[in-house]
Amino acid sequence: MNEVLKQGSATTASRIYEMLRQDLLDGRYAAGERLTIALLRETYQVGLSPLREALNRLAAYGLLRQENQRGFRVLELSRDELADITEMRRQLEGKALELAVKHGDEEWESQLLAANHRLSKACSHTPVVEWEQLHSRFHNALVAPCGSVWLLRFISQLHDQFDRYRRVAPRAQELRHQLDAQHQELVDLALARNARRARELLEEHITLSSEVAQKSCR
Amino acid sequence: MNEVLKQGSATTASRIYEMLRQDLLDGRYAAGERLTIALLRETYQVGLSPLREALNRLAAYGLLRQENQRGFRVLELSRDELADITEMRRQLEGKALELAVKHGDEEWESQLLAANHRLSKACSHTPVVEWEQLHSRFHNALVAPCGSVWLLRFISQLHDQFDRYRRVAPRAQELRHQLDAQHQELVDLALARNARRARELLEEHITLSSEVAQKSCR
DNA sequence: CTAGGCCAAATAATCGATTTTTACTAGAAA
DNA sequence: TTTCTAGTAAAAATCGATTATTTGGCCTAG
Repeated sequence: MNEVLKQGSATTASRIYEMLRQDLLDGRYAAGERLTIALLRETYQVGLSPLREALNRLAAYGLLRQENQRGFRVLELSRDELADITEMRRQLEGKALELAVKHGDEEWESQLLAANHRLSKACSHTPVVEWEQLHSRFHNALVAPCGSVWLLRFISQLHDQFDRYRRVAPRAQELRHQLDAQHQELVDLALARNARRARELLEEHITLSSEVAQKSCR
Repeated sequence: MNEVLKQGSATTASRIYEMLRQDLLDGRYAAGERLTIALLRETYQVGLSPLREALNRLAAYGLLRQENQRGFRVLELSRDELADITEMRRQLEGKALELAVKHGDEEWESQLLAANHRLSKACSHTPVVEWEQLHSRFHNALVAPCGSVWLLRFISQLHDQFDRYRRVAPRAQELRHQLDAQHQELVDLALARNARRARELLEEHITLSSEVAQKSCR
């Protein structure tokens, strides 16, 4: 959906889409909560049509559930689904990283180093939203040159899903250090073109995140 | 999106969504064509709002491209993308079939036999649209008990994408027999719980379809 | 006292009109 | 002839009002 924003000036519908998406990932709406059109209109100060279009997009994307004649609901969180999302992430991102290590050029190496640098510089007093953005960018940079548009698309989608779970979990300092260390190690393995080990580590990385999230899920 | 139709009476937006989706898969609109709102309104005899909502869903789903302030376009067809979709299908459906063979119960076996029976009974004077539906149902039945909601979701999405390519290709009688034979063999291998061979054959099956489609692509 | 049905309020969905933006064309200047 | 620009037509996006559906409370019948 990012492409839509880049080309051409953003429409109201696109702006609301992005705002709602962010707020959904941030857990600003409770799982299972019903999103009332009238309330959303007030909250975001927008008209009916663009709001409904944004909601329709989000439902098709999988961040909302749409029931005919009954409006829109935030999706529930369940351990089963977290397990599903985690396993899918492991396989798709693992595969993508292998391909990226194979195909990535110097430009990729620089981007990756840059993304990791920015992420690790963000310290504890950086706003959460900003850190999350840097974190997403890093993981995106990691797999970007995998060569498959659809693979990247699915990975982003799963990332958004996963974030809903991750962000309900408490953020322990120690864990963050551990994850940061893994990020660094991932960069090292990627630059060393060690596809096998890089993939293994990424899968561990995902599993670790998932286990933490699972504890505070239901 | 099928769930939406089942629960609750269908809204106009949902009906248009399904109609448009079918027509897009059938290749009723040219690749790259611009879909004018006014024209679509006449064609489907619907109001503006539900139509726009359906278009927004289709764009989020990946069957349309949305450019801000410039409306909606049918996606282009390209060999590169077909290759991408094919490879993704091979991996995801292959994996799903392995899991389905492992987890599928007797109910699955019956469903699979039934789906294959209906498909093979559909002879050359069966309407194309109907055959396509049976074909989709068969492939869906094959992987249904894989245990992963997200895997199934991605597979369906890729299937829709793939169909756009497949349906522009001429339908040779000989090829159809060959594919039908593979369907039968897939059922046999599935019932024999031979996950390895079943997966291999499914991957061949996808590749074969893809090669035919590729010839009539650009 | 409960089950079922009816009515009113709330909410979602749709419509038609209006505003905004883009695409096209013709005419003027280089 | 080409290129730039103004004006116009076409199309997309948005708005406010209207219609249709659901929800929940209340009343009645059993």
